[in-house]
Amino acid sequence: MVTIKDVSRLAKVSKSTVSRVIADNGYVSETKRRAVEEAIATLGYRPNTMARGLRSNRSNIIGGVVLDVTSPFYAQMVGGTQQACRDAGKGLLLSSGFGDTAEEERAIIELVDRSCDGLVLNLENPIRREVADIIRAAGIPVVMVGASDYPVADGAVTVDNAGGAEAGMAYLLDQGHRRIAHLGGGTAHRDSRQRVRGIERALEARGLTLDDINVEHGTFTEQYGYDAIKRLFAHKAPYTAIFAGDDDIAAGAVLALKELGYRIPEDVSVIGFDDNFHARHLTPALTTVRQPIGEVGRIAAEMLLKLLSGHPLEQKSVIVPAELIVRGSVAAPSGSAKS
Amino acid sequence: MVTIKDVSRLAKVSKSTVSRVIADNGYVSETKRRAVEEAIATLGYRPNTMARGLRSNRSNIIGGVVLDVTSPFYAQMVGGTQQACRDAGKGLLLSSGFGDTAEEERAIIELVDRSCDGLVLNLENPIRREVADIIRAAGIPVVMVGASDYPVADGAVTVDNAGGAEAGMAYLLDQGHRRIAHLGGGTAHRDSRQRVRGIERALEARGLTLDDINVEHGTFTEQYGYDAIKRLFAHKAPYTAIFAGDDDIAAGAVLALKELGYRIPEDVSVIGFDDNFHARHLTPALTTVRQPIGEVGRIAAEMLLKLLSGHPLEQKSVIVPAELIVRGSVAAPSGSAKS
DNA sequence: GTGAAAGCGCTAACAT
DNA sequence: ATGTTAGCGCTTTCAC
Repeated sequence: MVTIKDVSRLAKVSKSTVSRVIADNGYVSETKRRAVEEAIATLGYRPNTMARGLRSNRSNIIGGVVLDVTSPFYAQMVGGTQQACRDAGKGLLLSSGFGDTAEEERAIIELVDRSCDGLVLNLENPIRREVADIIRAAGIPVVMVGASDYPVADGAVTVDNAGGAEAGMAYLLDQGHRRIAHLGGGTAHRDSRQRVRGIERALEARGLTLDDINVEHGTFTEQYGYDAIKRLFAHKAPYTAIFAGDDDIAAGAVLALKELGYRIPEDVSVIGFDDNFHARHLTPALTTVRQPIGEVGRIAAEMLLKLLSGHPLEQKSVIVPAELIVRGSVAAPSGSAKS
Repeated sequence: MVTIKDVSRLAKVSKSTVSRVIADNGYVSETKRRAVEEAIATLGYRPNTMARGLRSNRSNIIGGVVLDVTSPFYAQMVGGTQQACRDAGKGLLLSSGFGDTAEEERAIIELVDRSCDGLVLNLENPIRREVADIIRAAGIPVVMVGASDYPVADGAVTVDNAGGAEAGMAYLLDQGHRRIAHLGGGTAHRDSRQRVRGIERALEARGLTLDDINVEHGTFTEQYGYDAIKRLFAHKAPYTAIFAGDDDIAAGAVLALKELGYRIPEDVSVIGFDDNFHARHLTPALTTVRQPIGEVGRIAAEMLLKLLSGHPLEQKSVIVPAELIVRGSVAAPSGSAKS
């Protein structure tokens, strides 16, 4: 291994001088700088990150915890985070929390222990005191993704779930739908609750209330969407439109609806949430509310990077809008839906 | 920060002893061990990875380069790798190569510089000498994914593309199809070439040759599948079955076929490759050849981990079988396909 | 502007 | 079985 010492010897300068040209700080004469640079090049010297980190207490590595890398949706987020890190010359150390408290804590602690400079956290569960203390003790900044009420967060980025859901619901309502069911992902998720709130807002803007539609909750899974439709539409078609809590639920709903012999969107309209990878590939292509999750990942990383560079955040909390993506799964109710 | 010194002081032992109980090597009396453990607990001591790494030249971090984290397919692979790393108590430092030589090299060098203990590489381009030398100089093991002919590789895991394609083609042939087009992803990809070889084998097993079908190449994109079908099926239906080079091409083909008024699988059968995330969601659900890519990522990491623990690999190269997944997009040719 | 020197927290060889 | 000691490669005062 070629060290700073070898370089200094070859360049006939002291280690300090070499260090100065590497870090590009302090005064170095043009002559010596050139000599050092030359020595570095001929020796193929590359600084040892460990030694550097030990000394400077900086690893140039960002730690990221995500719900599950394996899911296309979160992969998108990781992609955004990774890009921002790469652009800033930082590495991204990745861990999955799998929506499980113990796993999430394990992941966080692992990242802290590997001396990450900061954390981007996409968690499902609240952080327990002890873990928060560990993060705090490490003195590293944390940016939360998707939830802002954590004690250790220095920044947060969330998607405007309510606004997106409101837009989706408004679209349904404006197409003339009144018999609508919302198949939510479960009230345990703040996202779910916010979406319901958005739905409520759209309703209220038209003089209606949540009681005028059917809101039920299951899980964010295709299976739930499928089962719910089979149950709801068993004997008749009580609804002209389904607002699914996410695209997975929508996919299940679409499948069940088709099996039951309903045409989409002629008989029943379906709208999803997320604009997940498969939304475009459903038949008909799914009208849905897009969560710009890659953006979210990128923004979170950029906030962290900013914090890391010593600048305070102008906005501690940024909310990214969710956009309605109109494709082919929604139409005006026929008025002659099967019943 | 609480260091090993604080622990040693509290436990009234030397630093070495503390180090020994942490690493769990060397002889430590039960009494002192207990004292040390207690001190560690009360102090909330956690070893500094940097210092440890500097000294031991081990970071306990695996570096991974993948084509693109953002893609659901590779996300799956990352998931497998991550899981294996987690189970072994290693971190996973991730970078994307985007199929670009410069990016791939940047990624590799970054990982080497961050003193990863080993590398799992899923590359699109050959490694240049200089980069290979950097890896070699670092003296860390490398496991390749998807290609085995790299100079630095200590292990490789690949999918049996030929076998999978052979199974897919055999299935088509056995259903009675003879007018078949293969829409490949481009001969620049070894995977593509291997798949064509598998197709050839299936053909030959039935007394046919590649000349008896139409093999053409584009890119692994939905657009290519779409365009190819629009071109091929413009005036008549020259084929009863399409073997797409991957599921993206298949998705495009399905879309174009539908637009042209062909029913799938009644008029035209379509088979894909990968079993990507959207395959199940197409209508009809896509019959395809599954690449167990999560498995591949896991196996690659396990090979690396084994190497890292000092054990030689029993098999330097492992080939993972690809399995035909029969869903709804293939049927026997009607004999009355539109023409 | 440059160099000498101290030390980051830890491990491992050596001595006891 | 335990402690002492010498660094790992780097950054950063502090002199000059």
